[in-house]
Amino acid sequence: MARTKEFNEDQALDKAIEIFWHKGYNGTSAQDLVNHLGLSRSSLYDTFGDKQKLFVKSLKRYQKQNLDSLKELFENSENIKTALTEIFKQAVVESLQDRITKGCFMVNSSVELAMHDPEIAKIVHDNQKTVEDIFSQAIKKGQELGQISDKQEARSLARFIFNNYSGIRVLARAGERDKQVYDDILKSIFALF
Amino acid sequence: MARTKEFNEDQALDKAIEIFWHKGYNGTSAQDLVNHLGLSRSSLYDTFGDKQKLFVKSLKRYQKQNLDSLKELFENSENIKTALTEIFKQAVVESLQDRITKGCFMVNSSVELAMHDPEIAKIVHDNQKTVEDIFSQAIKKGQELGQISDKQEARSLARFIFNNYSGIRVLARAGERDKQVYDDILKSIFALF
DNA sequence: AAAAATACGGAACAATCGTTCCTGAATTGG
DNA sequence: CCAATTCAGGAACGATTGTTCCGTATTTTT
Repeated sequence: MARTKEFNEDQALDKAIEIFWHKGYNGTSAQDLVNHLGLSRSSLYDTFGDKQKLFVKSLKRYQKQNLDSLKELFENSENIKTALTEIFKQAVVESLQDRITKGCFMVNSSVELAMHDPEIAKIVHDNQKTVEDIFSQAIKKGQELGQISDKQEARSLARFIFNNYSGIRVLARAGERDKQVYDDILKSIFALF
Repeated sequence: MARTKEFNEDQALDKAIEIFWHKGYNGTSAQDLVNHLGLSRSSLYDTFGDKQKLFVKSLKRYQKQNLDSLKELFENSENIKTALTEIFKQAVVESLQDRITKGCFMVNSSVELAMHDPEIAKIVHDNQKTVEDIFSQAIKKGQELGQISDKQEARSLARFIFNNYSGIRVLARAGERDKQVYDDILKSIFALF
């Protein structure tokens, strides 16, 4: 009947994630998208509707990727405390190694858009809730196994962890490249466990 | 010789802070500025040069205001630990009461612009360093007075505090209105002291 | 081979962007 | 009063914004 799509929609989305992540929503022009996705204007609009829809789709894909890998990490780890430190160490490594530090796409979007776009606000809020749940559940398990101090409630600790993760991603986005700064923060965080 | 300025430049800058804080740099148009500052296009450009210069001037003013009040707070407080909790409680109150939560102008700007505007990057970095110094000095004093545990180095704690402050401001910007979330985070933070 | 669907490049759209300039009125000090 | 300066308002600038549409080539299935 018809010609098949020549480009992979998910691959195009990954490209969109890259540029939106790097430049933000308002900072990314339609021309930027055409250049970076390698699609024609027409294909781009035919496939994704408009810029806002493409952005939402990109952000959702980014979210899914990250939540999946987060869940997987906890499922495959014996020790919860080590898993938590791994997450932060990984964030630090990314922050230091990336030539252009992009921070976290979700954090960036939440700062730039959550106030003005209810659809983005919902995604951000859902994400926060889900991450919180994942952390909370893992910490509770860690406490039962005696790997994590149970002086504090699991949910409280989960929110605390989330907060510091956001902070570190902002630090990275701001261009901090001094490893000692990150290590100092991590030291304090894990003094609590 | 000449007619005197009818508007107060600092008051105009405060207006500029408001709208840039609310809408971000890219989200604020020249027309927005004209409307919100109450100046004509010509006066605006005659006085401040262009949009970027106005933004930089606004951000610097915001920075000075905040650093001044931070220093003042520590100078006028007997107990450092209470002063620190006051800072966070104040941030939470602002986050909850503001009908439109704007987060922190410095954090917002750092996420939106630090990567792409070296001048902003410098301001953000200077600010981070200065806040860190203020915190660090205060904490050291608190440790000497026996008000704060000296299990951790002062600078390390200062960076940790800064990180959580950023995180909370992001949370506010994202629209979080559940007081319990903030309180949980604060509980964990001050379990360290 | 015919028909259907999709790709592409590029022209074109109106709208908005940041910025400049002009005009005329207002206010000041000499 | 005069000269100097600043004000407001708005017209106008070229550039860029996001978006639509057209013509044509390509590929697929019937």
